[in-house]
Amino acid sequence: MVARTDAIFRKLGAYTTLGPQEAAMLETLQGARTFVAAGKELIYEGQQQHAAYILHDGWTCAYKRLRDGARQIVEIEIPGDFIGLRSLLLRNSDQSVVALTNVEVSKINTDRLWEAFRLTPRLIMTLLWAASRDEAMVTEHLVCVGKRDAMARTAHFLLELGARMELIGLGSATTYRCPLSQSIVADAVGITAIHLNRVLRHLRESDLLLFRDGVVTFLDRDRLAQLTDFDFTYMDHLKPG
Amino acid sequence: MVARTDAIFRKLGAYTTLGPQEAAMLETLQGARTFVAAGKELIYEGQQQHAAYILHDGWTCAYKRLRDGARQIVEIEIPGDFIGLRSLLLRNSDQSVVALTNVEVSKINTDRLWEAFRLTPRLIMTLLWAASRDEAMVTEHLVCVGKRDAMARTAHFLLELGARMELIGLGSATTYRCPLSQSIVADAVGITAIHLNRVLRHLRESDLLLFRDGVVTFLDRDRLAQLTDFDFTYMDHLKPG
DNA sequence: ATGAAGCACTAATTTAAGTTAATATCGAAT
DNA sequence: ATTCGATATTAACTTAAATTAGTGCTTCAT
Repeated sequence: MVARTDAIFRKLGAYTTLGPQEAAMLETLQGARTFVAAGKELIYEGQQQHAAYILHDGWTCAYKRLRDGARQIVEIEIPGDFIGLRSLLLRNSDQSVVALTNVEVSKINTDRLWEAFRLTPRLIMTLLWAASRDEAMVTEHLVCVGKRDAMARTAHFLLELGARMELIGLGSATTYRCPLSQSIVADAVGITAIHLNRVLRHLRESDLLLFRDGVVTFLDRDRLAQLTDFDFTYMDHLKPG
Repeated sequence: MVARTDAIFRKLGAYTTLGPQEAAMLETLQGARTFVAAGKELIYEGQQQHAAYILHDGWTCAYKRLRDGARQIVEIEIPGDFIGLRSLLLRNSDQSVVALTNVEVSKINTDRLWEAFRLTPRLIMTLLWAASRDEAMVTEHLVCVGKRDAMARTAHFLLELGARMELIGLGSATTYRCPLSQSIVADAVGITAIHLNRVLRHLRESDLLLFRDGVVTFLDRDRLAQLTDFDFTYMDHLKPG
């Protein structure tokens, strides 16, 4: 039995309270916890078998690669997040997932998922809600990349990550540990690593935020939010209906 | 009883065959068909009630607006598509949907949805699959906007729309009717309308495609696909698992 | 200890896209 | 008829970001 302080419970519990039956089902849905080294692929684009995981510790990212080698990072997963939930429904996975740090995951047992569909529909609804919420973040990400300049995108990206880290108890309003390299962040916000570096310098020199030694520190979160149109209640809007 | 040539059946039927029971349930899930005039909002961001529709005729788009008035179009819906399926699960809708032409829609009856959950789980799985497929397109859209230049984005966008139109029997390999204004396309691919106009001219002068008088014509689809990394089998990858 | 590799950082230059400004066309409304 | 608004179009100019070309700093393996 896993403690209810586990990130997945923190994440789901922020919106709905799972009954003991549902919590138990969530446990049985998972295989044994395994460790995966940084750099290893958990899911690759075009993969035939359906694999989905719950991320317990460490960070991963989902990305797509273009023929010319360029890579767009679609989302970053932090503890408590699901990995590859969507690929359960599609024939092939449409994106790759790689471990950005050493991670601890548990595989979702697909067979029992259909059983859960019958026995604990409320749990399934909660999972669907979590998937919807993640998709809403991808949409927000698209808006960012499509309509904001490099600085706003970067700040928005780091603010959102901070809000998510805070939600699972791994960050405060002013700081959180962020193991991403500048080139990962650049591929996520859709600019070059070199330009990201300039942007970070600009943010630093404007006393807005610091990103150094794997730590993000917000110096003026209000001004940042203003600057980037970030809505701190936006996570709340995504509560279950 | 609606003919099986309806776009929604064409869309779902391209991947799975609905049994008579499931088809009947799909019918009862829908309210009466209604007409909505071009320019009317079907769903607005922050809306409290959950509304979802099936689009039978005409085009709509889902978009988000920034404080500065800029608008990012997240996806275009054509006949046979669902509208606002995700907002059924979240407390507030996270995006707006507007009719781009006069449209015909039917509202999805939420109450019966839970009934359908029990009685025709396979239909629900099909709907979830359709939702996943749409989300995969949003992801593809994000990659496009994040990592491709204006010409590749534009061509990719028009190729994808063409493939979707062909799928529901409203287009051929070389041409389809497209009622979008240049400024709508620009907001979708994340460039200014003026720059889109330049890009379209360039595509025209390169004998790649024409977009005139509400009609898109591909002059050299192979070269376009090559140029934009478009994968014609990509829709197939999204079949149900 | 010593390269090699990866990451962070900077400056100079080029290019793609945005901005401003203006004209043309068409249909709808008065 | 003609004024208005939306859409499409083009050119001139500006700006943001990419590209190219480096430097310095760790860490890690030999």
